[in-house]
Amino acid sequence: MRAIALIDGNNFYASCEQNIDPSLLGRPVVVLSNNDGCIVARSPEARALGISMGEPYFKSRHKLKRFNVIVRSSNYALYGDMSQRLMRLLAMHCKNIEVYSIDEAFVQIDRPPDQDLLPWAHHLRALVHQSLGLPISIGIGNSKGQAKLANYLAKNISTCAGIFDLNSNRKNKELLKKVNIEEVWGVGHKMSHWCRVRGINTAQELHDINSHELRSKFGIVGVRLLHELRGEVCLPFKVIPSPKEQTCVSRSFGRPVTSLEELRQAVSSHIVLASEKLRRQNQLAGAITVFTHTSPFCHPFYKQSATTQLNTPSNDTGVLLTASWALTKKIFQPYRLLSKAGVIMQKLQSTDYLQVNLLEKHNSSKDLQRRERLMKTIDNLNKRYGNKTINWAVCISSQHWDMRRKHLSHSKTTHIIDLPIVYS
DNA sequence: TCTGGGGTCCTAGGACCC
DNA sequence: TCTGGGGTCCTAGGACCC
Repeated sequence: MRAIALIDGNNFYASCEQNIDPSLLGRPVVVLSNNDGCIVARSPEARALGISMGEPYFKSRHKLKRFNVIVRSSNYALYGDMSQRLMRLLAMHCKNIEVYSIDEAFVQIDRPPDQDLLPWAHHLRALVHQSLGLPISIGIGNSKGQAKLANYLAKNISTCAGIFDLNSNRKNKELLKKVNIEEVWGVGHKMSHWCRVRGINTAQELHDINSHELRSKFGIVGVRLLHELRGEVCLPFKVIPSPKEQTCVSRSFGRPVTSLEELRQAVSSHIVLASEKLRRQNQLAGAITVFTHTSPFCHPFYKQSATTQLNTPSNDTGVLLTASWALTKKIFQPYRLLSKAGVIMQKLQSTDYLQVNLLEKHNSSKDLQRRERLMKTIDNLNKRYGNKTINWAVCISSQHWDMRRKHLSHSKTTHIIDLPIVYS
């Protein structure tokens, strides 16, 4: 029989930071979100100090200092690279793999004749630790929902060494009675509130609920969740990721933005990144949206967005920059303390097929090909000689609005100048 | 002073068709 | 006084995920 396992890196970002700087091992470490906004990862030592997930940094700064906690800004170049290494290693030891997020993968694995997958799991866990220095947890079940639940148990039962198989455990019912409803995958704020009001407080109580009741309240989503929890596969296993339907680049500003010129620079910088992303994904955008808003924590709140359809779908930075300028003018209002701006590429389609507009006056296909070669050349130069080697004039400025990253670690695994030096 | 970023899926409701 | 039935497609917004 085939089982599904969920494998994830424990406190992934914090573990990556400890990995490139071993002096952090055994010490409390937290990693902040972009713009040094919130705490998004904690080492076990930081967790033990009562530092909670999602806490705004400015609120906990004093506490962190008092406890001598190491603080790091998020370093996605590092985490992305470590993630790739992890996924490659997992793929070598599993039948099929579905990369679910930067630090998680579902894998399919055949059960051996004696049904016991624990030896496989122990071996894999040791191998990852030895090869990458990353601690992982492995949860095994019959469906993704069960694998998620098993992974939670793997992390929270101290005696199981980061591995839990729902199929080889006779005390499941007792254990599931101790799992709070909020911990079940797919149960969010709204559903957990409804459950609590109805006296459904644990994973086991949800497991035993009448499915009609859940269906009438939460529709097909609720029913699927329940069946998955019971081990019936409803969510497909995706070995090949589906192409993206939209791609977004947005950032909070390091300080409020009030001028059209600064908003334009920020939006343009996001367009440049988003266009690069599209080209990496071999996709063209059929429409783009530009948005901005003031801080949701201050009144009055202002938010505005504008969308335009492209006559011919494109991933050409020049074309998208031009389109975004008109939109930026539309959403700008003076005297607003803007806190964030972003762009969303929509109606994405593969570069394999280009549907041109019947009514539009076209560039010749020769022109389009020339632009394509230009974009490719820019991408290659930036890849080879570093980001922004070739930049767009509209993005070049002092960038006072750029995000805060005061505690950034080095890109020791992706930048040649940051490589660690070993003295012998 | 200061509160992240990037997604997917589902549903309801409106516009439109014959 | 009085106006059907059956369908598709699109969009906005909600809920949830990491």
